[in-house]
Amino acid sequence: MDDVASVAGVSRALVSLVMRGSPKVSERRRSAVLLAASELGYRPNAAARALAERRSNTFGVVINDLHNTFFADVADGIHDEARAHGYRVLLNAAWRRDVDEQVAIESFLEHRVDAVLLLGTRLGLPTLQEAAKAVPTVVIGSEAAGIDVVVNDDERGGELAADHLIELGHTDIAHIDGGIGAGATSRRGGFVAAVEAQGLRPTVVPGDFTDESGAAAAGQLLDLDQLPTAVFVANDLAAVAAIDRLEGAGLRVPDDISVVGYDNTAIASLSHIGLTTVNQPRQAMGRVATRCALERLDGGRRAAVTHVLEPELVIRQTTAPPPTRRPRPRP
Amino acid sequence: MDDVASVAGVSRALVSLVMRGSPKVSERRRSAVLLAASELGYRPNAAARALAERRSNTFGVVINDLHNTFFADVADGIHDEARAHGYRVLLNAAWRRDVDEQVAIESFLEHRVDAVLLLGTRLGLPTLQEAAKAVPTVVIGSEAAGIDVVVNDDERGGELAADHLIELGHTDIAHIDGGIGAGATSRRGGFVAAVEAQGLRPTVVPGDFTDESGAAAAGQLLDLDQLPTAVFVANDLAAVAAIDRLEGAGLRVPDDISVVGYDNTAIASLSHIGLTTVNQPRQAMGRVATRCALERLDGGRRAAVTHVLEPELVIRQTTAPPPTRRPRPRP
DNA sequence: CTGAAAGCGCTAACAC
DNA sequence: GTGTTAGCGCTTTCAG
Repeated sequence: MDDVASVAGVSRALVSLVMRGSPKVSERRRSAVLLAASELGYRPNAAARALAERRSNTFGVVINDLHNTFFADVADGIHDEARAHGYRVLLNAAWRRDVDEQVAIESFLEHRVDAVLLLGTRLGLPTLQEAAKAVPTVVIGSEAAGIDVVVNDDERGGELAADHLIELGHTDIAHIDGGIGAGATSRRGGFVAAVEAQGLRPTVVPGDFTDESGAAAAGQLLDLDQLPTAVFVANDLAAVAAIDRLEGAGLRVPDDISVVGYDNTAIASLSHIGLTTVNQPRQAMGRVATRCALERLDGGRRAAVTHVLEPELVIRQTTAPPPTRRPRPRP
Repeated sequence: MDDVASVAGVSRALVSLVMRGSPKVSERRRSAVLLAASELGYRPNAAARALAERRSNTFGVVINDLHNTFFADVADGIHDEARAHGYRVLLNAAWRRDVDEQVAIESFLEHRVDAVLLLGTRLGLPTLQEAAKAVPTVVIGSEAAGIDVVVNDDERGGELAADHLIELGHTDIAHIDGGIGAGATSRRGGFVAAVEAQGLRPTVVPGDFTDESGAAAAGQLLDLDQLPTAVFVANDLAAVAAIDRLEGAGLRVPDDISVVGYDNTAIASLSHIGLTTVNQPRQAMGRVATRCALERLDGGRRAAVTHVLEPELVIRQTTAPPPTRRPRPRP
């Protein structure tokens, strides 16, 4: 920096001003500094700046599963909004493992990011609150008391799925759930309640939002004495894998069995999948979450808020009325 | 840190040693320090440490397109290998835009990451070399003279696709390419050369690796006077979208038209897609790339290396011999 | 606009 | 093992 200053023939302080894009620098000197900087290959040191400024102008985003494109869209929204407000965003993937998620958060806290956004976290409340104590934290897709939260109304989403299947006339309905995955409990809750409200009892098979679990759970369904005529899967990724497994067993979707997913990710809309699913406004969720963080940073909001966005049923081709005669899967 | 030291009743230097996990500290004092730290909610400041150490123990990974799960697997490999060697990894998504990719790299350089890994970059050579001057840089999936590179043998991959289609008896073959996308040129080159070696002339339609472009390009194919009987698409994401578009026009894949993709991502292996494609060893690519960076860091290798991994044809259900009578798409 | 000086939180080198 | 002393590269303040 000293070098740049001397080459440009100005003071160090002036260089600092220019690098930060201050308006109170004459055009002449500004360009002189910029020129000198590029000649010398000078690049401001973010660590030093962060140290001195006591802030990093960076948001840290932890993505639970990089394979789920749902998160890509949310991250997209975060990125847009954050950039518009002068923040850069850094990502950290958790590779689906809770430990990694912990490590990712810890790493961001040590970096002194200005806010942490958690996508699809599976971490427990204590851990989340711990993070929230250190820095504005917003959780996207999961519930978390005392913390800023942006969620889709997952309970309502589950209900939408149930109502749709019930309206089609299904009475033997199953659910492949998302375990401790974000929003899984609410989706299951809303779904089960709506089904039971009809005096029916849904079969619930465990899952965890991954494609592997979707296929495995479908396998369990096939082992049942009586195969359900419809199944609601906790997310698209698992739903598509489940369909895959069902068709592999010789069943036709939706003729033999109807399937509903959740998320309305790109894969669901491919026409030869045409998955009936529940849409979440992904980009909007990212933007809203970012604004949550900004509010804490700028305005100084202290109380936790919860933003609940509306889900929407998207009917495609994987749902139909139940078959008149129940099929037996041929292995 | 001073506070921790005084609470633990030791010196600042000792705290520093403990936080870095030095072995030369008595167990008693170590636990005293750790206790004091957690009581005070102390967390080392990564920026300060990076400043003092002049290194961040961090690898920066730039992912060109977060929606392409191909990169998720590569990143997975990077993550494993980097962590095994004591480095953390930070991700930055480029959201498919070149400017963003530039910004992402620049951001990492300012952060003084110890190495930059570029996944599927579309940036020009000068920009890449610029980065490589500042820090060990390895490019994954693209060619780049004078820079460490890990690629699949894309030319060979294109050839595999061509040979497969030719063996099936196709003579009217098209290619939806990847534009300036990573590896696109080589894939096209290998493919076109192999087709022309048979005295045939392939139709090449532009694309850019996205699903949108795949659908659009398929649309162009449909507008041709004579629809080709087979098409090789530059990556799976676009291939699936292309199939979607073709089937939407009333064509059957592979009965009316065969489709080959590239990458062998999870979506390709779903049975109701069953995309014939060319496999790249994704995780291995990530690991090899990480080792490239580590070599520069540890051993001090100076010369650029290129690792070429072998592609492999994966035959599924989207390819078949050409139809005996040429279909006309019904709009 | 300049120049000087202090400090951000930590590591590192050296005596003790 | 321990305490001390310099910085790391930048921002900030303040008088000029």
